[in-house]
Amino acid sequence: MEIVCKSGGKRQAIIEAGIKVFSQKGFHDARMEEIAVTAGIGKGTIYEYFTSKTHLFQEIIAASVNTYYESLATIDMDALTLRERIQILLTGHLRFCIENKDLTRIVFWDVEIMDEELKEWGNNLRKEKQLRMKEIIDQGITRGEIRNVDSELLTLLVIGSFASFWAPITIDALVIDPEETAKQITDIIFNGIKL
Amino acid sequence: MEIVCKSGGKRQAIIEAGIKVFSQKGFHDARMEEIAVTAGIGKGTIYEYFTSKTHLFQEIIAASVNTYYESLATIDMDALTLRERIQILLTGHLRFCIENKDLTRIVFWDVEIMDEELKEWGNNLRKEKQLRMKEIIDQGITRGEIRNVDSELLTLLVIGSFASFWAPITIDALVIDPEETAKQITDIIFNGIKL
Amino acid sequence: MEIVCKSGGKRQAIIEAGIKVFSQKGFHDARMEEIAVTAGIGKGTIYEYFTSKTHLFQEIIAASVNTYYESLATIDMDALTLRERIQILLTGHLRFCIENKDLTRIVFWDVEIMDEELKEWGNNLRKEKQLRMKEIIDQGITRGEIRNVDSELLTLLVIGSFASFWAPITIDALVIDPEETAKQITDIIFNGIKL
Amino acid sequence: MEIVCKSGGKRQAIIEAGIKVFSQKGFHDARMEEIAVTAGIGKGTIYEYFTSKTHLFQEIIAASVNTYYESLATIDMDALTLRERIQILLTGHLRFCIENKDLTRIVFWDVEIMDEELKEWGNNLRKEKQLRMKEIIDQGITRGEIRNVDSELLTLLVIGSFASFWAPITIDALVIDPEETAKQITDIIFNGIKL
DNA sequence: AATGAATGAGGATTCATTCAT
DNA sequence: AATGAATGAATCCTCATTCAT
Repeated sequence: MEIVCKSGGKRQAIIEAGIKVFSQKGFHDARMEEIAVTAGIGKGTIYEYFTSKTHLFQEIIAASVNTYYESLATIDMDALTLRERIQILLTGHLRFCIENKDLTRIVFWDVEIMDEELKEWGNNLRKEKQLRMKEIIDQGITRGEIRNVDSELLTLLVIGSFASFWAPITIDALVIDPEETAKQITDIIFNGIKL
Repeated sequence: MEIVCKSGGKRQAIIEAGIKVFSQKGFHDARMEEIAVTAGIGKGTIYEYFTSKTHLFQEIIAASVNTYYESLATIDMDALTLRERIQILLTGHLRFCIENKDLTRIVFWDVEIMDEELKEWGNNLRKEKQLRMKEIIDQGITRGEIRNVDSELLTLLVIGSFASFWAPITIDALVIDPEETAKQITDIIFNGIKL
Repeated sequence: MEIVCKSGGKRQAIIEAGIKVFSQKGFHDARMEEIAVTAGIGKGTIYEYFTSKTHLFQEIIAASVNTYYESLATIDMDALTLRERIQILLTGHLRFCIENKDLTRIVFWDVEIMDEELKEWGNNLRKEKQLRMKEIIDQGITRGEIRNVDSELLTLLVIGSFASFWAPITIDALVIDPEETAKQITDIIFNGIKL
Repeated sequence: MEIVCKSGGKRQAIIEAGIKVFSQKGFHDARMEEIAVTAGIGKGTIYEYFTSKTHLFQEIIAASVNTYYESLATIDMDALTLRERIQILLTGHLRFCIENKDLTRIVFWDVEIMDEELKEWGNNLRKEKQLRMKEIIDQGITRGEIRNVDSELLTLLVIGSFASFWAPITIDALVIDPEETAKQITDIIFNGIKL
């Protein structure tokens, strides 16, 4: 286990330690020392792989976001209806939250606590997420799968529905079945709650 | 205006300066010095009114949350239908976001950046918000106003819908009409988006 | 003695501590902590008066150079012959070395050890000194007080003669009489050493 | 060329790299890493030949001083007059400065930047240089070649004249003819500058 | 012998907080 | 009550040196 790809091994250990510590303490209260100890290495070693605390954090966010998107990109989406897509995306989202509580806390919680320099980068991340969802929704409208609602508002509603789960899951330890929950939320979004 | 109730005047000035600075810089990057300068007072004076930076921040959050709730509590809710209530609450929420961008940023953005000691307090704030909404929804279900959906999930969906607006409004400078937007969102929640 | 001009008092104490420590350890080996202790203040206080170690050092050099020049600028030079001027300047230079050993060590020793950013500033200081001397010498030539030698070379010779005294005086504790020594050196420069 | 006397080849490469880097950055700002890269070897290898950064620096200074003295010791001096000797030494000195700008900068600039432990060693180097010159001058006086001046002062004057050239040559890129310059300086020292 | 990844002691700097005025 | 000069604990980062390979 020590003989794994050398650089990769250490780097990965640091990232994992970073995830753990950043998710517990947040960016500012995380200490490089603690990350090093958690990774089982010396303080200086972190700087062999990352130029600064900020850089380490940015790499972790970027990797987390990638992991998140990859976890959502398992199947070919274009063949599906909007309803199926939303349900699958939500299922994936909930699964990710459940399986990667630390990552989730960082991605959804810490994005904005960054250096001034990272603020814009973090905002762009958010806007991109929004744009992706809007494209999916616009396609559904174009295909005539749903009635003609303001796609911007619907995007925010859907994203908000997704986002509101992370805190109950990672902090309050809410236990849900991702499949079932996604199905119910999607049902509400499509059929509404009126009698 | 400077000669008003002495302690009250200074205290309020500090809180307002804190809102401005905390919302721009976040908790950790906000400097007591800057808050003092913004408030037009000496650095030491802050400590006459607040025991610490953390305390000042907590007071600001608490006050902001109060302001927020008060802005939502203008009319008697019990006489209204759930649909009316959600629409009114959402309208109020959006109005608050638009009119109090600084406060909004603090309440929705900064909650987590707090000291370990404030973490629990902040979480309770969030849970309480969730509980309030759930009670409203449960009442709607009890009254038979909506079909029988999982009220916990619906709560998260509604709260998420509310929350997803703050970033576009305060950061991306999204311009919306609160009334109209609330109406459309409520419409989606009640009627769904299916054809 | 504590009631002297407040800001001036502390600032001056820091400068004097800096002179002592910088002259003993050199720029790089000087520790801000030691300077603070020597000044009888807290570490952080230095930063109330100087933005950085480099800044403190630069201020000390600049002040030292000023002190040096002021010590040389006591009488009206224009009325004197070149010979008198050189003798007087050398006397002053030697007096300064003897009376300000710490300052001397910094000005003549440490000038180049500075940050990359200060390097140019330090070089300009040296060139300026050279220029001042050259002007004096050129004037002497123009007035026909000395024979026609390459003023650039003579400048370097004179400056070198001045400079070569600081180390024996401040490090080897060479004891000399400034008046007498200056007289003898000037005599050599004017009359040469040939039989 | 890489297969020459192993230890000697590497050792020499390190010294040359050291000369380059130390002369550009000074002792403290020089990085062992950069010296290693410049020498085309691994960082750890330096420590096979030198026990520490300080040791490497000391060796370089010592070697530089040797090179300097060797460059001045080409011909038999005893047969010459003091005037010839000073002129020849100065010529050699100026040639050395011109041809070994890096070494010059180290020997004349960096001597003092050393560890506390090297300080004394560095001072002895300087005193030895002074002593050598004084002996030459004393001999000249004994032989009755020059008038009876204080040999200590004359020594400092001559050494100063020598030393004041290195900065203009290596930093300001002053271009001079060593022969001619040495001749003029010697002429001034012997004949003085009076009309 | 040669290497360079790993280390951690060491130091400049920041900033919340105190307290004498 | 109000102040702001003074403080020093706390933290990021550097880089000479080591040592397993």
